[in-house]
Amino acid sequence: MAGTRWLDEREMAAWHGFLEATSRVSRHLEQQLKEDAGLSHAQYEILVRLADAPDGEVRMTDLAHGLFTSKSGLTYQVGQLEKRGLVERRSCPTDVRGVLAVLTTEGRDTLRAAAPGHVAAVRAALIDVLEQDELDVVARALGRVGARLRPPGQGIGNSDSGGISTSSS
Amino acid sequence: MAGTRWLDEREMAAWHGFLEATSRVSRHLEQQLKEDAGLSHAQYEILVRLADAPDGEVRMTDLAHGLFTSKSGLTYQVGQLEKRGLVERRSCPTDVRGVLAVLTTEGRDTLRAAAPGHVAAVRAALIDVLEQDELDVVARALGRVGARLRPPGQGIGNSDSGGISTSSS
DNA sequence: AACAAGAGGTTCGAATTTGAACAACCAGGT
DNA sequence: ACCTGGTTGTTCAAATTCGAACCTCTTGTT
Repeated sequence: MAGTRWLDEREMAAWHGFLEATSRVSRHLEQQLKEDAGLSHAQYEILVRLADAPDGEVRMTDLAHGLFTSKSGLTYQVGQLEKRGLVERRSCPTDVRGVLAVLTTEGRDTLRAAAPGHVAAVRAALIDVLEQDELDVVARALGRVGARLRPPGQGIGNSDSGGISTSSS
Repeated sequence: MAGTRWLDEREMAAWHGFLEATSRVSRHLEQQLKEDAGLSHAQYEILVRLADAPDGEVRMTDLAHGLFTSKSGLTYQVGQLEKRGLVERRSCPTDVRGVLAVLTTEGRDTLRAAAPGHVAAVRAALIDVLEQDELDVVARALGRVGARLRPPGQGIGNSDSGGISTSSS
């Protein structure tokens, strides 16, 4: 396999830009959120999903699907949120194994208090830095990138058959 | 402060796309690299910087600047690389406090072996998923995003005075 | 009804990350 | 020569992450 297609300058710029933006934005938001609201980004995302759901309750598994952590990671974070009284665990009525994460009143208040600052930070770090057309390109292009790496067989169709494989052409 | 500018649908799509792409790509490459070469992404990046430098040696501090980990994180990772014999520590001639990380022959070989697979994975996950124009937009836009969050006073000028601040209003 | 296959969550240990504290050292002015 | 302030790299404890092992329970099949 002599022929590796290395990255040319433009490709390298895109890759490096992606990497740097990724880690800087992530770190920045993590800090902002922890300082202003005492939440990790993961915890904030959990609260958002719960707040968006009817009755503020979501099954653990469903929570894990939209989320970017492993099963055990979710267990841990929900545990932390439970300690602080922002979330309660309740057993699922339709499946004895199931566990529902339920948003408490205090959890909802905490989220309400944290949201404005977080949105402002997201704007300042990413959204408001992009031009209108860049915004759309980023949404479309990165959306495609994320979707292609989505694990198969969950949610609404991947729609893209061209999977990613480690076959060396 | 009643007026929070929430994210509209397009902005939300961009933000979510960015988040998902970020975490999926990161996780995917991490696994690919660990499976194929037994390296973490952080370790791979360290080897790359060393290989690019004259004599394959870089000062710890300089290494940390281009890199996306904390000082202590770097100490740890270089320690791991040293254990495997891919890197050596040498004291800096011009500054007694300083430590040089030096690429060993074995380290260079390991990198050479790992690079093609990694580049292929980067292509498959990101680069080849983007159209030409998308590639350029991503490079320019995300480059700007990353640069704005770059800590001040290192490297070649940020050129952008409009810093990011947590001032309300 | 009994069974195999698998889903749902938690628990465990190992690896990694982070910021703060630390010790040693350079640089500039006095 | 002597402080003062800032740098350099490491060490430390605490928090977090991951995958694998593990039980309990559901589901589809026979």
